Order: sequence, then C-alpha cells, then structure tokens
Amino acid sequence: MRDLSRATGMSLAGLYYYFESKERLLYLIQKHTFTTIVERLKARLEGVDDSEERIRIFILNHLEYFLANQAAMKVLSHEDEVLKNGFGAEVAAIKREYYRICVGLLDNLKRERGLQFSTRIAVLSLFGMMNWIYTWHNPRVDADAAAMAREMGDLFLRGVMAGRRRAE
Amino acid sequence: MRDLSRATGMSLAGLYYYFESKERLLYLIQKHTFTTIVERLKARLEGVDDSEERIRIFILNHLEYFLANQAAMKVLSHEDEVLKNGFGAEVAAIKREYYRICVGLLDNLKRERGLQFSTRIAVLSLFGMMNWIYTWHNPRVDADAAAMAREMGDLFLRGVMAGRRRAE
DNA sequence: CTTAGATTCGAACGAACGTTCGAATTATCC
DNA sequence: GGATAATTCGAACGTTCGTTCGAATCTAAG
Repeated sequence: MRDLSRATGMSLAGLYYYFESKERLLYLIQKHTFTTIVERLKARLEGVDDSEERIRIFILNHLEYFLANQAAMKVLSHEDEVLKNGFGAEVAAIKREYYRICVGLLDNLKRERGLQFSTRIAVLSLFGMMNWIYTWHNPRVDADAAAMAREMGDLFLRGVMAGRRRAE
Repeated sequence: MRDLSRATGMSLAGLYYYFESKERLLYLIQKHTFTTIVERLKARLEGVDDSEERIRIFILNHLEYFLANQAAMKVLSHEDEVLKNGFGAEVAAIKREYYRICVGLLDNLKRERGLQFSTRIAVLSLFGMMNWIYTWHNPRVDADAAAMAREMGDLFLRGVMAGRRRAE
C-alpha cells in the first residue's frame, strides 16, 4: 500500500478513502483483469466458426493481454489463493468460466476431427505454456504477441492434432 | 521463520544458530533442490542414446520431482529473483545449466530429424507446461508422474516433430 | 459568504517480521 | 566432577506492514 501511495502520488490514508482494504483492492484488480480478458475473447470469437482458428484466437488473446501487462500478470499469476473466501469465490468463478471456454474450444476440435487426448491435461498444459511466459519473455529478444501466439499455437495444435484418431 | 520454528519444534532463535539468515536458508534450499534435479537427470540420461527417449526422460525426471515436492515447488517457483546478487548468482547458474541441458536435448532431436522450430520457445514452453502443474495437479483426480510425463511428452513431442522439415 | 459534504493527509496504532543477545541447558573430554 | 564447548531458548530490538483517526482542505449549493 505504501508503494501504491508513492506511485500514485496519493497519501497512504487517501487510498483507504477509495478502497476499504488491501484485499478488496486486489479483488477489484483481479476481477477487472479477468473480466476484461474474457470479454475481449468472446468478442473476438464472434463469427469465427473454424475450430482451429478459434483456438488460435484464444491463444492470441491470452498472450496479447499477458505481454501487454507483463508486470501486472507477474503478480496476479501468483495471487491465486490469497483472497479470503468471500472475495476469492467470485474471481475463481470468472477463472473457471475462462477455463471452461477453453475446454469447449478443444472439445469441439476433438469431436470434429475424431482426436484422442485428455482435454483437461491439454488445456492445463496450454495454460502453463502461456502463463509461464511472464517469467522469460524479453521484448528485446523475443517476438511480439502475434508471433509468439503463432509459434505456441503451432506447437500446441500439432501436439493435439498429430495424436491418434479414435476408431470410427 | 516463525512458521519454520513451529513446524520443526525448534525455537525461533535456535534456527539462527544453524542458518545465519532467512535468505541464506532459502539459498541452501534452492541450491539443494536444483542440484538434486540436475544430478538425477544426468544419472538417468547415462547410456540412453535415442533423442526422443532422452527428452521423455527429462520430462519424467522433472515431473517426478515437482509432484513429489509439490508444496515446496509452489514456493520455489516463485522465488525467482528474490535472492540478493551474491546468493542469486549461484542458483541462477544451476538453473541455466539445467536449461542448457534441455536445449541440447532438443537441438539433437532437431538435427537428427531435420526439424524446424525455435528451440528457445520450445524449451520455455515445455518448462511452462511442466512448472505450471503445481497449480492444478490433484493426486485424487490426476494420474501419477509417469502417466503425466507420458501425456505431456506426447503432446510436446508431437508438437515439435509434426512441424515442417528443413529442406535438405 | 456560509454551510455541508467530499476529499486529502500527517501521524499514529497494533501486529507481524527478521534478527540478536545473554542466559540457561546439554554434551564432550580430561 | 569440573572445565570447555556446543546447543537451545525466552525475551526483546528495530522495521515494515495494513489500517485508522481527527484535523485540514477543497467543492458545490443556497
């Protein structure tokens, strides 16, 4: 809170006029962040029918936000279970919706192409690939979000699509 | 430190008889952890020649340690840059060696099979997949390390191997 | 201008944290 | 057993943190 006070120029006590506690402020930030990501994703998916393309949009949307707000995500990624039950539940619900969307996208691809893999592990592996990026992405060395999304999309989609097909 | 005191049964002051500071204790834990992982990996790679198999061993070794010490890795994964320069440098060197080993394994596969992909991004994506596991793996729902390593190995290896081959 | 409400802040409180110190206890060797 | 060293601990230190409070300042309306 003292860091925020210094960074914003507002006094420490002043912050508490707007935010009743540090925890509630973190809750508001998390809620805003994850709501924004989900909203943008839904807008971008609108009207796109191809299963593979929809997954690529998911990856691009995620990486774009994570790289544009790298410092913020460095904090948010690790604040998973710090919110007390009341606050935590609502944020967890948004994250669960986001997770479910990704599961849906993958299940569509799986059904359409008769693929065989564990959706749960594929989705969580994909999240791992994407979320870990804040620990290593360096704008002076690594490509931008669009290029990163293409490379990771290639890696991931080949991984799930080169798999065995279900007998039909 | 007070948590450690309670958990170990030793008094708070007693801990400082053995460890000169909290930072040095964290350094010793990190050094021991990452040294152990690298040593076990090297032992397991001994005598294995097949490139693909060597990568599968890398994944299994990593996941086995991460899942066997899930709570510990939850902490260590996030203590990346907290060690002051003196302590941090040595731990960073071990991690870099570990990273280089993985790069070497992938470059071998790439050369042998004439594949075309960014080793850096492939390695860091693989680390992301594997490291993220501590956030979601639930022993009552998910399979053990060997099965997880097989599934993630399938996903990752198909991803890099299904790629375009270099013109020869 | 006056008043009431909104906004801002310096100063402090109590709790938690990393660490230290001197005394007490225990182990080791002659 | 007594001297020396190793080990353990209660109590406190100074700092940082989240939070509160009352006073001061600013804004808007009559």
